[in-house]
Amino acid sequence: MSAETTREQIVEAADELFYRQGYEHTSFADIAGMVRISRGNFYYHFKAKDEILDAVIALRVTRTRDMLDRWEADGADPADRIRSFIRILIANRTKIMAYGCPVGTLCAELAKLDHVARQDANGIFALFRDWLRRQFELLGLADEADALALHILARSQGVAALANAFHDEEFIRSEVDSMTAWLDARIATS
Amino acid sequence: MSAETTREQIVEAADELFYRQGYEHTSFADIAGMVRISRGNFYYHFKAKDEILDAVIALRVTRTRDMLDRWEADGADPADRIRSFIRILIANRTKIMAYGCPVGTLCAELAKLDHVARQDANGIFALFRDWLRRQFELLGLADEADALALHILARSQGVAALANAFHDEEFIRSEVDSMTAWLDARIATS
DNA sequence: GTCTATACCATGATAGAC
DNA sequence: GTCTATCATGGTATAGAC
Repeated sequence: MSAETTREQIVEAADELFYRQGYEHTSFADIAGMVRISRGNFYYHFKAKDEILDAVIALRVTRTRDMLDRWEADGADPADRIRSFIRILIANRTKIMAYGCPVGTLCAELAKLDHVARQDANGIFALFRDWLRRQFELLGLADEADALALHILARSQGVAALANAFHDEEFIRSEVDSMTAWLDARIATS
Repeated sequence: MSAETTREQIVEAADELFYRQGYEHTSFADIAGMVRISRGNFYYHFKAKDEILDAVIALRVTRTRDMLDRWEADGADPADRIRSFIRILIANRTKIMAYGCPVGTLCAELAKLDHVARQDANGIFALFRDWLRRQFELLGLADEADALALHILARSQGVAALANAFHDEEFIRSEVDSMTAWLDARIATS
């Protein structure tokens, strides 16, 4: 990773810190300390904190797209792909219990700040929604595909929120099983 | 409401502003402006911002307890009481779409701030959880009562999070119907 | 491209007058 | 009980040396 530019290092550090501490609570000093540059040097790379946020969101959009593309390529059928989505709660359980869902918590914070980047952050939710909708359409559930996509997205958001509050790994596993069973039942009736 | 003490007015204003803008993003100046007192006068009533947060959480705990007691008294049977809980998404839909769930967003913020009051805020979630668990127990579902309570709490959290992001009232209604149907199915099999 | 130095301003917080 | 200073801190931002 030594080939990374300073700008890339800043965005990486900000991405991590915004997730762990929140956007507003993360200071330039925090990021500078992580990247080992001086505070003043910051403004060579970014004119304002907002610009770092824009870059972080752009990074997350790219990574989300890549992940969805990978699931699309790896999953033999749409149901398997949706299971990949559900399993992300298990794969990321440690971070979710500590900091919540990176998408959900950022969108919630930016909504309260009434920040201009709010819509861009919501766009990450939209990526998941559209991708899930497409999988449900491929399963022959075109009429309710969008509602089903929103439903499963909402459930995973709720699980992340409560897992964060109660720090309960068993609850995550139980809800993941429940969501998987729900999916199987949905497919069986289609 | 002119009989309210200044302290009560401060807590009321802080409660509203913490919900709309978040705890950290709300300054003493914001609260002072709403109560029409000066910033300095604040410290006669509270030694620090943390104390206002404590008072706001205590207020929310009291109000939550009162609401749960009312649902308990009004609901003829446990299923009706649980439906009261589900319907809160409808009753508060406008504020939820604008600011999310007051409990969920506060807990998420305090988790990121690693704030000492975090556990107190989580306690509001626990109030709902315990109350719902008791209703499911009364329905004869003692074995899974806690899991069912967490399940429905998580779903309502997820609905609030997505309703906030997508500003979608129709989605709230659709999910409330789905949760109600889920409850009816649960009762039928018990 | 990275650094130091510096200034600005909002904030949480305090002291003391009325 | 409320006010007006006032302070210290820290996030934000700029200029200019190297």
